[in-house]
Amino acid sequence: MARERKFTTDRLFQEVKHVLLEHGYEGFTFGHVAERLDISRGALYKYYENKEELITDFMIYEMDNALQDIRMIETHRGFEAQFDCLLEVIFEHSMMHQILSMAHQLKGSSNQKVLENKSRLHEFHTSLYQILQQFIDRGRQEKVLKEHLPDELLLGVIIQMINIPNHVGVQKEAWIRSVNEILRHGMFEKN
Amino acid sequence: MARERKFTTDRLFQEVKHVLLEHGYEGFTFGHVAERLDISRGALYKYYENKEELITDFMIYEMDNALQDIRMIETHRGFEAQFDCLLEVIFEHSMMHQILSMAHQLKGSSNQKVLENKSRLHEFHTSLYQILQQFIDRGRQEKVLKEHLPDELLLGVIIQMINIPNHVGVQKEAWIRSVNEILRHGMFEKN
DNA sequence: AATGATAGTGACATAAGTGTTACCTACTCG
DNA sequence: CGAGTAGGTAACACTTATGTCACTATCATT
Repeated sequence: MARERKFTTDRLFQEVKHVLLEHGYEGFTFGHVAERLDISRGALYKYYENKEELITDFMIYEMDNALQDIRMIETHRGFEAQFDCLLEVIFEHSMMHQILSMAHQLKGSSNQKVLENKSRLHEFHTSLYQILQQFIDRGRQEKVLKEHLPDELLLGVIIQMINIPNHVGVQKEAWIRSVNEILRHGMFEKN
Repeated sequence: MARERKFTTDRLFQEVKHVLLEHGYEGFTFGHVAERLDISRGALYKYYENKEELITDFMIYEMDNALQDIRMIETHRGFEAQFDCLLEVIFEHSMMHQILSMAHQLKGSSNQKVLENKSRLHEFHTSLYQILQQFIDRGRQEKVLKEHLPDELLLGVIIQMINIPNHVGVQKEAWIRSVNEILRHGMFEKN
């Protein structure tokens, strides 16, 4: 060891997330992050060679957390209980979706670390897809999900629903309950 | 008149949209747009003083088009017909949502034109909200929408559904039909 | 053909982000 | 205590975008 760091990795990633959400991928700069951490820009280069490396490292961190939580749905018995659980989890990780959408904007890098990171991100994505696919399969086996709706639409809808802006102060519980209700049985009164 | 322009306004806005979607607000540069139009960067400054002015002008153009189409729902009788129409329209203008979300990133400008544009955008937003609110009200009057679901959730869900990525080649008609089905009666089989 | 008006260009000064590095600082351990 | 090590800073050279401007190009009108 030696001198103590002025920031933890958690704190760093928290600020990376903030800057990414506020300025987008192309508006993300080391300057922004350094300022929020109250350190000099140069200090960041001790740990990350460039933008891509920092951002992909961050994405892996987020993806790892999210995936661990999502796997929790497998501890529930029955599709409906899993459904409720999944909605909760996606709600907690609602930013993940937007952030991972920036993965497309990553520049082609020659940096070895970045290439590895990209590859790992790809694996995570595959794992996520598998888990969700199993989830959908189960819903079909249990005859809960409507047969004629295509898989990718079902998944897309669930994930997308989470990003509905909740500007007005609706309580989280009430919000999730309503979204859950709409996903299950729609917004129309049964006639 | 004098010399003929090398690009139409429609063409310009088409490229502005493309660059905004590809690079995001902060990644948007006059250089990108000029390159796509095959003119020099300087030429653009003949018409727009800066980024803000060009982007807000573009947003007004998009918002105006979208609003005209959305007003068409009022030509339909009955809530359910309006519902179908609205879904079609939002689908056609699916990019509008992402693009307008960039309005938050606009820098505070001292430019008079930009201030006017922002103000007009605000009016458009208000109009849009009013139209959709009337639409929801109607759904409630006709006892079609479930009473207990909050207004902003209903609107949010409808708008958000449109952004579901359709990577796989599902036909537009089938796609809209499925989304329509889910919004109305959910993805669960009636037990 | 000359004029005027608008379209477009290329170069310049400026501003902001990048990546590197010499140097300073704080802490630990023998 | 002092030597080693890791954290942090600030300045430098470089790159890319910005906004401006003098200049050239094209066309309609007279």
